[in-house]
Amino acid sequence: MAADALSRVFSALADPTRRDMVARLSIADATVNELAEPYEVSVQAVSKHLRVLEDAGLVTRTRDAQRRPVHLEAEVFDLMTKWIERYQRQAEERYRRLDDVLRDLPDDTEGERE
Amino acid sequence: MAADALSRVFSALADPTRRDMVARLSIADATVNELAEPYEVSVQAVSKHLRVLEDAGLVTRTRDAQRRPVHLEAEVFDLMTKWIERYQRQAEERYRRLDDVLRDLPDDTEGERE
DNA sequence: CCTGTAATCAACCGAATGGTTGAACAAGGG
DNA sequence: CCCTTGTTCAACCATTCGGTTGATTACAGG
Repeated sequence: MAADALSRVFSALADPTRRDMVARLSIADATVNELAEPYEVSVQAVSKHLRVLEDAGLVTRTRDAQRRPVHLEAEVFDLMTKWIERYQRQAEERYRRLDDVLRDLPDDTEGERE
Repeated sequence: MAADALSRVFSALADPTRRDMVARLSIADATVNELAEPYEVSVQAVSKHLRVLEDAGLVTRTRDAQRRPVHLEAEVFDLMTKWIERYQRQAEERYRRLDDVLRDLPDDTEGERE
């Protein structure tokens, strides 16, 4: 698990169950048992999922008696959106430039490639 | 690989090599060999990575003689950003509401926990 | 103090992942 | 027509992943 931060976040969200947990945690904090309740898997499995989310920095766990309420840390999303938007923008810009190039092409180069 | 589309995209981008390929493809299309050149892994490994990106809908491959130029399909990013932004927004809003609640609390209920 | 409850740890299992090497296939170019 | 180039397929291997069950730890409360 020595992966970089970005890999950990993407990887953590690559699982539907974990995404669903994130979705629910965006509404309210919850304990492990509360989180586990709707799923068919064991509470241990949910605990493991939470560990993955925690390692990715997406959630934090505090202590309240026996309970360990899980809290969503939404700032980590920024890491992803920054990365995505960068290449999204770059690809769009490139596409725009390609349009310009095609528009400025002399007529005899019709269907050269694609 | 019967995972849902969102899982496939997140999973595909959870690998640093694949993210780097996406980054490079945002500049220009490239062939498999061109893509493989900077990495220490075999060209077969890169081909496998491309398959993952293709299954996620992040790239398409056309044919140009023996070459198979790879092209980035940036629209798929939207799928992710939509998902992220939704819960990012929800978490922020929840945080804002929490602030309101705390501000309006009577003084004697200090650390009750929700 | 002892019991019940919440959660994690530990060991294990099967499937998926990322890598390898070697063979096969596809398409041009001499 | 054959050979070279570009790419993929196939089989294999080690590691990781998501899940299980059973044991263990950490508190709270009667």
